[in-house]
Amino acid sequence: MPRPGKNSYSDQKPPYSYISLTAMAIQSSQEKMLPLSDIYKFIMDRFPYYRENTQRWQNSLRHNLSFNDCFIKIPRRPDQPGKGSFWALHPDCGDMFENGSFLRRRKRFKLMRSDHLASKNSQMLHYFHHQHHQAKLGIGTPETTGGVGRLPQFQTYSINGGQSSGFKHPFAIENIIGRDYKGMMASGLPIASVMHHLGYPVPSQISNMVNSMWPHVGMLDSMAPMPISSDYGPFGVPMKTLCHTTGQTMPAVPLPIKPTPSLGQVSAIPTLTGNAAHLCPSSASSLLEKTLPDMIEGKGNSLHPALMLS
DNA sequence: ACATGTTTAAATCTCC
DNA sequence: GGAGATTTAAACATGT
Repeated sequence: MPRPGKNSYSDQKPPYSYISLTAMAIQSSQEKMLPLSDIYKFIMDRFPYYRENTQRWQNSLRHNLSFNDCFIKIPRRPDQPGKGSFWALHPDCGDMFENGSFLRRRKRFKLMRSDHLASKNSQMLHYFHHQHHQAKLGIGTPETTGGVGRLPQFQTYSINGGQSSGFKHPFAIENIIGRDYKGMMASGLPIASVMHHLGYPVPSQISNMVNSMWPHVGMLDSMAPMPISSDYGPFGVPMKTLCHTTGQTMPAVPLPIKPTPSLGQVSAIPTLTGNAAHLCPSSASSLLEKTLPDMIEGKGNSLHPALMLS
């Protein structure tokens, strides 16, 4: 494990699965769908690690696109010339990363055998026609539809019947960066500053590490192209569409990783409501102090440091 | 030829 | 340790 400040982490493998990376790429696009080449580009632009061995990871990525039901292929319209199809996220896969952890999904999004063809195709066609219809009518502003080209059902995930465990991964981006700190993020404050503001210990080592590691992803203030708001993650990815959320504001407290409550169970921390500013900084600090050093040393959960602060 | 897409298989990783 | 998720490799098909 290279030391912060010594070797750069920028060429380290990001702690995201190909599914996560692909979902990020798709979600970062305005149309919520991208051709393969643009997915490659998104990943290579943001993660230098993937600028090498392209043959290898791109093959893996293509495998993921085909293999996983959470990705749907959308044919190009005649007015959209180019190679290959567009790839989008299946409308019902919204809570794949139900804990907000992009390391590993709790469950694979899998269509029922009988549903497979019908669902995948009908969703694709629905999407296709929805897009086409909106394009023709010139409707579908972000204000009225929740995003240009957003899937019609995208904001009401149904895989749990609309229920969510409410529990979010302790290192979920939303947990770490409280939703109410939208203004702070929008104002261009570095993550470390936000963490500090929240009362978290932000050793200069850590903040330096993040900034030197992946300056292109760690420093939101340098990320011009993408909208920064509480609804967007560090890559300009609308978090709501990647991580199931009930709309309940979850605390930005790094909690010890606990087993995910099974579907239908109540939140693991049901009494914690309100925004992050109401939290006791000391308790948050003690947790963080306990977990950060271990993780930096690579003990316990082998989280990439960038994830902790991103 | 090359990019894209599908499928199979095996290795590896992570969680319980 | 087992189950399931993820990664990797590879073969093959198709389209431009």
